[in-house]
Amino acid sequence: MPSEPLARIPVASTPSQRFEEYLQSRGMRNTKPRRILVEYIFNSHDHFDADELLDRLPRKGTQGYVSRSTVYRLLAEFVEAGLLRTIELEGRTVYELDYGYPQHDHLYCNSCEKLIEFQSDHLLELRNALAQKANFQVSGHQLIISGECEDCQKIKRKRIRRKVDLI
Amino acid sequence: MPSEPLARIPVASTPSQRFEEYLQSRGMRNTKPRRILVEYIFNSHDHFDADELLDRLPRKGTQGYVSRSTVYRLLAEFVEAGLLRTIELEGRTVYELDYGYPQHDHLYCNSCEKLIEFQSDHLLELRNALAQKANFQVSGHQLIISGECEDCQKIKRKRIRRKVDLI
DNA sequence: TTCTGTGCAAAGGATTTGCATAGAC
DNA sequence: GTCTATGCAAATCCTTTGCACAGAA
Repeated sequence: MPSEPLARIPVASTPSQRFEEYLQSRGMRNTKPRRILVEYIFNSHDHFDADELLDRLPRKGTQGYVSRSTVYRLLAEFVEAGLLRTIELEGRTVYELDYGYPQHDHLYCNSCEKLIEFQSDHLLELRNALAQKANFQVSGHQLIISGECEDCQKIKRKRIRRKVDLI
Repeated sequence: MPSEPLARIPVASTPSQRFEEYLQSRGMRNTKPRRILVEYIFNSHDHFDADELLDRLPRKGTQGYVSRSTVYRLLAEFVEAGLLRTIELEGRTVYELDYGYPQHDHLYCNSCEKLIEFQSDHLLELRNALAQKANFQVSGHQLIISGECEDCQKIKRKRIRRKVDLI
């Protein structure tokens, strides 16, 4: 006997839709600022802080403006919700996509302040082994390797070469 | 022919003495606040921030008082000098001994906010290998593994046991 | 005596909060 | 209509700075 076709269960596919469901399930309201920020965040996979975000969003008086305090409030909310994760970097808080984005760590260039992502299973294994030794129950970790990126090294070498040329 | 006994070259043995030499070599002055902070720092191998330090130091009006701005200035100076290193932790800057103290990383307990040190050569090797892959020139790194320390896990388990007893 | 280092008060930058109102449900 | 979320302004937290004076060298 042929089975019935499966009922068409609506599946949230876009981040916005998933977020909408998240809000509903918690009795939170689907407001304009929330839509604007979710939209922004999922369309730019970069690292950013509250100030950069405000800079790129519409200005006060313009359509789509979100106030500074709301930006802070929503960023914290998104972190809580698991949409974003934070990186503490020299005093400022930098945000990056978390939801549906693989766990990773960063190389931080002291010259150009660029963050470069990398992923390492070895690191995870080592982390877990290290924690195990101290009977520590891991919930997460953050590794930032700092130094100088390839590009900045090249630029520096070029400068040195020029200096030599002048002699 | 027996050699002459080696000339008695004075060797700075205590951190304070070494620091005094450091100051001299740079034409910096050996002031009371500097002595007080060096003394404090090398006698307590903990992690601390500017505020905690101020809390533990003599109060205004008392002998040995160091002003808030001087504390900040000297902490930055010590980091520059390689006596201390910093850890960025949830907004605040935490300091710890660096000079003559082996490189290490931290487990951070989210419950009691304790920092637990550990050292891993494997981690250093892995770090260097990872950076190498991206042609990144490493100058340092910071790894914080967060979660729950052994003590806090025990306390929690105890609480749960108590709850069960009540049923 | 000279010039660095300090204390004080004030400024700064990032983030948070109290409150009245707008707006989602 | 009800009650959460927002915008605004003010507050707060941590840190830095300008300046006059103290005190090392």
